[in-house]
Amino acid sequence: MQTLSPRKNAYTSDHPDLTPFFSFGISVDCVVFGYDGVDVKVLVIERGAEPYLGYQAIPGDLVHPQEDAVTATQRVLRDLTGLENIYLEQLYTFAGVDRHPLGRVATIAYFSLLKIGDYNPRPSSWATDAQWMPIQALGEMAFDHKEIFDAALQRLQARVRNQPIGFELLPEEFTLADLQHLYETLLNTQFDKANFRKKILTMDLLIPLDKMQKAVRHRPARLYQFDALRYEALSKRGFHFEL
Amino acid sequence: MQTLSPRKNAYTSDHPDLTPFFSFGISVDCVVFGYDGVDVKVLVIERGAEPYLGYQAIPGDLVHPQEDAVTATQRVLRDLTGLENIYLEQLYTFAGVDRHPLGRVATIAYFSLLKIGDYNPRPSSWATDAQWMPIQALGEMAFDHKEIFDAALQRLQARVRNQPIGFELLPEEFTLADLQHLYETLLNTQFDKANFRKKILTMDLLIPLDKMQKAVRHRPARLYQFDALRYEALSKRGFHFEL
DNA sequence: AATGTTTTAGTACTTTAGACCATTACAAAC
DNA sequence: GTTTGTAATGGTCTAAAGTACTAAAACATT
Repeated sequence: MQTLSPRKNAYTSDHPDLTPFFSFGISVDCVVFGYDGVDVKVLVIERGAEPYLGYQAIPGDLVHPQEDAVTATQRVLRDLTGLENIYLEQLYTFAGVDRHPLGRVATIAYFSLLKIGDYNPRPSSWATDAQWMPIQALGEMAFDHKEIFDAALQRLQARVRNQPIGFELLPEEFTLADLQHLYETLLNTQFDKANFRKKILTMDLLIPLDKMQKAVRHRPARLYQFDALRYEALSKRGFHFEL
Repeated sequence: MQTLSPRKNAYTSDHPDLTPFFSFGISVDCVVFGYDGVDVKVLVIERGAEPYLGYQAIPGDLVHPQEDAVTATQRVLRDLTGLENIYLEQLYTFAGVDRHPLGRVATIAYFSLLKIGDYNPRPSSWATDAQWMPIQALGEMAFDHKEIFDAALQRLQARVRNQPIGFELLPEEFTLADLQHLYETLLNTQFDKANFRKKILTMDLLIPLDKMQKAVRHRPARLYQFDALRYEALSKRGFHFEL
């Protein structure tokens, strides 16, 4: 039964001692997806310290006291890939009690898409550190990172259906077959080639280039480019991307 | 330019002093939606302490050191409404640097739906404290709560289209006209009555009851009930709720 | 018993999605 | 330069879903 006295909590009390409440650590973890033309891959690191020494983990770091969460994630991504301006979306915040042995840590998970060709890992010293793993090949992971990855994949599959973010994973210039194959592997389905083509082109989001595929031993396909500005314009007029 | 030395951060270093990292407060805020048959409403409180004394705010509290984030939110909701088992979904985490004067606070925002009839505020002592506001009537709010509300509303409008959560806002038993009107006000659209009816009924998610609407001066409409179990079953078979 | 309003059933039309076929285009090999 | 293989491209046809509209039935109230 509830009392009728004014409801007080840590937030609204007048003179509370809030010290014990300000004892949390906040980390950001970022699931980075890439696509190499065959497989969808995810960037994992190998942990170099206890706990979970040697386990695969999702890249991340503790957020600094004077740092924004997004800034922290961009810092992690820059340190990892050398890239800026990567597609980034907040995924979910994991705030269970016993997630980390060092203390109470809440993790804000992000997921991120990049053109795998833009990322050039230095083969020598970094090789064992960060690597692209096909998403089916993921094994055990540190902490609750498998759970985070699963959430990220599920979100990606949902997003890719109703927002044109697949292009973040492809090179600037791509063929319709490239695009179709990306969607097929991402969603575990098959599309009819002619219909897929029709559907995409009638959306009018692609700029047909005057360039053709090179170095193939059959008729080369036309190269296209995603028209981000046009998408924004259409979006404001109520256009809704689907499949 | 990046160095080739092993990448270290607070997470992976071997002997760091992590004390300054564990200085965050974490709060949960919960946007509670209701529907009274006419308007979609949101539950707001009036702040009783500085800062933002007297401003409207979204209910919330700091998370206790040994408390789960979801548990904290359920605690806030129970204190506020006396109810348990309310629909709850994590919305977004706001982790900017200068959000709160008391210290660095990251806020995990949730949104929640409840049957407004289940919530019986005690008129005397609580009246000025928590109240249902029509969502159009919201003015200035404390902190960045307006931003949080906007995000919640946008999410609700998206969710309601492709998941059967509208029923969380209606009484157990409702007519198809009730349901239609809810969707219309929620999405700012009009539906054709006959077609709406057809679409909903062919989904086979409603149990027609042997009861009719009472105390109306025209032909009473049949009452229906949402079949949550059936939805789960269909969901697993690949069924996808839409509109 | 008549009235008025709303539920409910049914029909015709339009648009979209899906399956499938035929042709064209081009690189490479001969 | 001709042939060959493969994939791009254009097109048609059919089924299904969405939309607009009409008509009838049901029931509380007067």
